[in-house]
Amino acid sequence: MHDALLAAYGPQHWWPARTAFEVVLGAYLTQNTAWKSVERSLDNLRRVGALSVTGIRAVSVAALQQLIQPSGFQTRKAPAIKAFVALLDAEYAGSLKRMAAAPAETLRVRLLSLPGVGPETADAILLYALGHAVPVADEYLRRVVERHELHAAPILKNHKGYETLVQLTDAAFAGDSAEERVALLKEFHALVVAVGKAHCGKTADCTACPLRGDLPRKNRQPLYAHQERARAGGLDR
DNA sequence: CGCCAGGCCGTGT
DNA sequence: ACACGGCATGGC
Repeated sequence: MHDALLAAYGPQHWWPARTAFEVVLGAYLTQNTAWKSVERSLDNLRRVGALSVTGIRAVSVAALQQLIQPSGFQTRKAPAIKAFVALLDAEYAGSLKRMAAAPAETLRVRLLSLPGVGPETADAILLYALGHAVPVADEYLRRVVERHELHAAPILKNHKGYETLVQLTDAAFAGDSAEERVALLKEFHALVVAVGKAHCGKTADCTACPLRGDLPRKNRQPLYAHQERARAGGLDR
């Protein structure tokens, strides 16, 4: 899938940010939010010099809420971003570099303990801001795997389903070196988002999708019940 | 005008 | 465990 998408779309150059901390901010702000709207919030933060750790420290939660309003959920996201900086200060002397030096497993647990940080946000920070070789799963990947019948059981929209997607992705890049895995996992998630936006939204648009008929049949599992029903009824396809 | 976006969280069963 | 609704806003 990575190769087919790379051939179709080319390198995505993710994450679209100038610094590691911008990645962190973007990871929070883009939760269930269009990236276009995130950009407006990031522009606001840049305008007042709050696009950095010291900048976030300097603004009040109330001010932060105003600045990130364009990307929504500000009453939750503003305190959540503050909580991240609090952890950064308390445990890593306010340095993302020092934070990155900790083991990925430790970091993932700590990130998940923060308010407003679930599996995808934690993994996006780990991969794109801290440089750890962890897969990032998302709703687009879930839909691709579901619609292309790449797993033997339904992948639910819960923690278990997320972990399944992570394991599938992890296994797919198992043979590569740690350094290569970081680069490949970064590119893969970016490409999944690209194909997801174009073809695998809530309602599928499979016309001219680069994945159409281009995934290895040998990896496919037998259809399971809910797909059989969908196929028979012409639903959800 | 209605649907949806690069989720997360609390609550009910 | 799993389903489900709320959270806020703006783009298309």
